[in-house]
Amino acid sequence: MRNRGAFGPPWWHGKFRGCGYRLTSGREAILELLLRSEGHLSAEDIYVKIRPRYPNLGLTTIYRTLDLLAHIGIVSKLDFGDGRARYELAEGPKGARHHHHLVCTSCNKVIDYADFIDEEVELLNQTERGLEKRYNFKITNHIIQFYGLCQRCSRK
Amino acid sequence: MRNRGAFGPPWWHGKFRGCGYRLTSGREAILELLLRSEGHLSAEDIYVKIRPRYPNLGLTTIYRTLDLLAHIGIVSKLDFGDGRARYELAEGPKGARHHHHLVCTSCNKVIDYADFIDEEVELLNQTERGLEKRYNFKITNHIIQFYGLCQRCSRK
DNA sequence: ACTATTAATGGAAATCATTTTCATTAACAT
DNA sequence: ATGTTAATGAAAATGATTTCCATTAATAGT
Repeated sequence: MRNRGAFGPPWWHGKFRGCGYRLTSGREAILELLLRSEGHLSAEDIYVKIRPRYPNLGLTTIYRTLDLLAHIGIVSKLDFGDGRARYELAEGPKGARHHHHLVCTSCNKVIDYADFIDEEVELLNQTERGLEKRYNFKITNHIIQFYGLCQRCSRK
Repeated sequence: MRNRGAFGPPWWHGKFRGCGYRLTSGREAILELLLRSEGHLSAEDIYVKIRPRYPNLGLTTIYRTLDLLAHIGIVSKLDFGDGRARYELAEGPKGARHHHHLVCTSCNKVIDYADFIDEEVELLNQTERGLEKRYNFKITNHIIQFYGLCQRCSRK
């Protein structure tokens, strides 16, 4: 599942090379796992899922790689307030489409939703422009997230 | 600075009693500090600021009290992504007025803004209603936050 | 007020995600 | 093929928060 076109190296090779990073098997393994499994994986999740095939890939490397991938914009680092970071493929050509998150504070289930997104994004952009001007801030990023109880958990 | 009216105990006594919690000097000290200093204090901040007057108030108690205050809705627990929780007085009769946060990812400065709030709140509520219906979620809470570089940090 | 009950406290130790250290390995430019 | 240097991984360190548990103090009942 190397996700390459008919020919040539996978699309991410360029991203790495372009930034002067080396392309290692560990990095490719992590990236492939992220491509294969859509979800919100913690470093540990990745560590466990990858171990069978790459028993020598250490947790440290996973943290470092995720940092790197987040840094070059291939993945997004998420915080659902449960004390561990999660990662998902950033939106983009091969990534998921734009969405936000709805988090159950009881069972930690996370729903990706894309409804309402257009208005949200519109307002967010508008607010960003307003804030940038008003406070001389260079906004790079935002969070919008809803917390509550999922259907199952609210029956208790 | 007990913030009582002309007569009677401070307004928060009822909140405590009503929930069956005891009113201790440590809890009052923390609450008074929060009332006095508007900002976003970490547990450690509070610990340090309170120590001169209450040298025996332990960090553990501060964490527990903040949890409690958050639980009964007197304070809000905030996460600006720097690895430590912050606390501020919740909006309400004696608390701050509704606002959101603009966070500098370089120097960690936080700006409270209330401009644009009305539209934001409007959209948020609307989205909440939509999501609740669509996903059978009972939404209790949301986060909206902007990250970027403050004026000083973006000159670098 | 006095006392019994039981919640609250605080210091030390534990937890747990993430980061650092450092000696070893492996990408890749030449 | 080979040297340079970034990447790796195991172990130790870090740092915020929590847990443990013996002690203290707030409140209810008298």
